[in-house]
Amino acid sequence: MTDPTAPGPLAATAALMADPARARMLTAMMSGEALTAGELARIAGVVPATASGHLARLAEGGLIVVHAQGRHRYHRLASEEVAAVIETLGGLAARIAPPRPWKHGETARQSRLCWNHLAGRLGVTLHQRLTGAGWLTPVPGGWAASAEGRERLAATGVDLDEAMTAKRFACDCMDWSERRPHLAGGLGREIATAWLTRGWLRRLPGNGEGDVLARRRIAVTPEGARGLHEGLGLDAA
Amino acid sequence: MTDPTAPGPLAATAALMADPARARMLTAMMSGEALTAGELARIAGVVPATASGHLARLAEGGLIVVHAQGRHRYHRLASEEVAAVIETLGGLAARIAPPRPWKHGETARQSRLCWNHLAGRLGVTLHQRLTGAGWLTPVPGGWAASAEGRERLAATGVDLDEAMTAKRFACDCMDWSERRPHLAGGLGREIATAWLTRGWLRRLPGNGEGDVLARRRIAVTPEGARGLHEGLGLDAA
DNA sequence: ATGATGCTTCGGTCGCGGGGAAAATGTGCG
DNA sequence: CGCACATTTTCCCCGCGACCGAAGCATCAT
Repeated sequence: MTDPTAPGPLAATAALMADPARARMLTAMMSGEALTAGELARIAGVVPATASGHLARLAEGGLIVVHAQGRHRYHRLASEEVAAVIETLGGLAARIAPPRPWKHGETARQSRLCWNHLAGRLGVTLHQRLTGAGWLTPVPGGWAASAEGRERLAATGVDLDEAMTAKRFACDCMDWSERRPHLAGGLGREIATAWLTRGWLRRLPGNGEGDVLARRRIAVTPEGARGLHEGLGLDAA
Repeated sequence: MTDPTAPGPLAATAALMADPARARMLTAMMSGEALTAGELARIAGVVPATASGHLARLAEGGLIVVHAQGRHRYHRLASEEVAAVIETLGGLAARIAPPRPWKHGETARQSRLCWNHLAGRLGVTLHQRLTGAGWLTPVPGGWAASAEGRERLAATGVDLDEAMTAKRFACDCMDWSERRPHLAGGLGREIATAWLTRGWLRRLPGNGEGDVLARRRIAVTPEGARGLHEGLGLDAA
């Protein structure tokens, strides 16, 4: 017989996110960056020894993957699904426990990264523009790019071939701050990386420790605003 | 100063799902039913006193709502968001910890309820049919029903006016077993309730305690198969 | 009234797991 | 080779919380 007191997969996975230190580590990794154990220890506010234990459990549980390089060990989220769970859970938590009166407009809805793609105000505006203009057309389970869409996106530096290699070319990811979908999948990833390397977007410093969006904030640079307007007819507010 | 060891909303919410007994209760409530404290105690495998404490914490945390009626207290999930988190988290957990070789085809992908709408094989097939036939057309943030779509759906007994009263008329909800979207929102709710009351669908008994889909399984009745075929051109395998 | 049922509150036990200190391992560098 | 740094491992402490039994309230039945 199976142990009736066994945690069950759902509870076991939830338990991995239920510790404050681990939760801080995971939210930090939502920036898409690969972070070393030492950095994560500081972020989580614990001594390296403690952090090491937490990271071992997260890796054991399959939520993160570790890449050893020299004497550093880089940690990042394991998959799109993990990011989706953290994003959804974070959104629910934020709605349940309004953290300090909540300067909703200026803090949470701000443009941000969701693991490897764009979210927040910019993410949903982009989604709306691409689909509204017919550059992305609905297909079962996601979106495909039209001829003009491919041309427009390629002109902004997006590597569409690379985007094709993902399991999903383009699909929706629910945005909890805007409550509308933004773009995920291979295309979402390539857009974010292309515009970041091109200097159209830049990462913003997180403000303080308990920041829900730590390391995830981004902003549109002046060149980015120009490029988005000219290339996609998109006005980033 | 704020306490640097404070759990943070994400960890606090995750902790509510991290207990085996509470997780069993929440998954049971994913059937959309309102369950009494006693039923939930038996489902969770704990004594009523313990269950009462758990339910108080879940209500306090905003994950469930309680409705007192006579000497019973009915508990159900608080919102669509809560259901989405549990569904997503359950999907991730199932993928991480393949529970017993996993008879994927026959168990998990089976048609089921996702809080108040259809999921699983039937859910995604329906989604595909409604959108593919043009009966639902994409609009920002979800779907709208075309004239023919409204007619077809009304013919199957769906109350479209009632569906309109929801915050969202129709939107996607990621299906973790099929890995494609199924239909949520007011329309998803009305479809499920209409077809259940009409006898096109019926609830199946859950098999055993540790059942991930406890109380969520549904099946298409013979009349349902006929009605879906004639009304929507849908063949429920 | 008396009892039965459903649920909650209280009191107490106990184990799990998060915390840090110190030591061990492993890697790069002069 | 020997030192410095990043990380892990081991060990122990300690508090939170899950659990149950018993008692306390409600509500419904006879």
